[in-house]
Amino acid sequence: MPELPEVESVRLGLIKQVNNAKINKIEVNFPQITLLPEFRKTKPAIDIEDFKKGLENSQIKQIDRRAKIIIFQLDNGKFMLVHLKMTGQLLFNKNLDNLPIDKHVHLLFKLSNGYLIFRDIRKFGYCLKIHNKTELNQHKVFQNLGLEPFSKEFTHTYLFKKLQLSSRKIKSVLLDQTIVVGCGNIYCDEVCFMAKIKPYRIAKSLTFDETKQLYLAIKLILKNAIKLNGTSFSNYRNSDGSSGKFLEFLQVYGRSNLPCKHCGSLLSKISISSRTTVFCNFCQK
DNA sequence: CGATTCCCCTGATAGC
DNA sequence: TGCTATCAGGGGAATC
Repeated sequence: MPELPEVESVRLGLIKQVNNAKINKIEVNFPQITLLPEFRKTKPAIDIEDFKKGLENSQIKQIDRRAKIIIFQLDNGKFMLVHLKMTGQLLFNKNLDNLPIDKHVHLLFKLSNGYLIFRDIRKFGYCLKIHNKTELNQHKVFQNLGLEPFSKEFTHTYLFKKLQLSSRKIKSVLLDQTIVVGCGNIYCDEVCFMAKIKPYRIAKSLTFDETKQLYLAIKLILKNAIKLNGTSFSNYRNSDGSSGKFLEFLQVYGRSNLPCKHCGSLLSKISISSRTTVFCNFCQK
C-alpha cells in the first residue's frame, strides 16, 4: 500500500532509470486506467489516441511528487500523473523479459533505453495525460491537499493549530490528506506509537508537547522509511522490482496480538475510520 | 462540520 | 473441488 515513502522511493528510482529517456511508443491494455476512477463509469468514451499522441515521441525531463502522486514532466510541455493507490506498480527494466508481464499490466511504455510498465492488480490507480502547466496547476487531484511533511511550512505550530480545531480522533486527522499529506494506514499507526499517543485520542486533547512528539514522529518515521525504500507488506515494489526494507522496523502495523517490541504486552487492534488500527495499550497514552 | 458506510477491484485465506 | 464470505485500505461519494 504505497504511502509517501513508497511513492518517493519509486520516484527516486525512476529518476535514475528513465530521466531523459524518450517515450517512443505506448501500449494501452486497459484504457480506463487513463481516467480517474470516479469518472470511469460516467465517461465510457476514452480517447486513447489523444492519450498516446500527447505522450509519445516526448522526452522525460523531470519527475516530481506531490503527496502520493508522481508527476512526469515532458519536453513537449505536457505532464503525466500517476497514482499507485493500493496495488499500483511502476516497473522499469532494459529488457522486457525481466518484467512481470501479465493481465495486470495496463500500460507498457517503450522507452529509448528500456521498458516501463504500469501494473495494478486492483485498478484503483491511474495514469493521466495533462495537456499543459495550467491544466496541471488547476487539476482536481491537487485541490484540497495539505502540506508536504518536509516543507518548511509544516511546523509544529501549524500542526498544533490544526489539531486544536478538531474533535476527530488523532489517527483520522493523520489520515486526512487535507492537513498534512503522506501518511496512510501503516505510517499513521507507526507515528502514533513513536509519539506514545493512543490513535483514538481526540485531536484537540493533545498537549503542545504531545503534538511536538507527534510532529517529530511524522518526520522521523517518513524519513527513515524513505531511506529504506519504504515498506513491502504485500504488493509494493520499487521501480527496479526490489522490496522496501522498512518492514522489519515496523513496531505495530500488522502486529496485532503480537508482543509490543518495547514492553512485551500484546498489541491491541481496533477500527478507526474503517481502517485496522494497531497500538500498544501500555506504551501509548 | 463529522461520522459512517459503501464503492471501485482482485487476490489471499478461511470455513463449509 | 468449489462455493461463499471476509479482509486488505487510498480515496471519492452518498447519507445521516
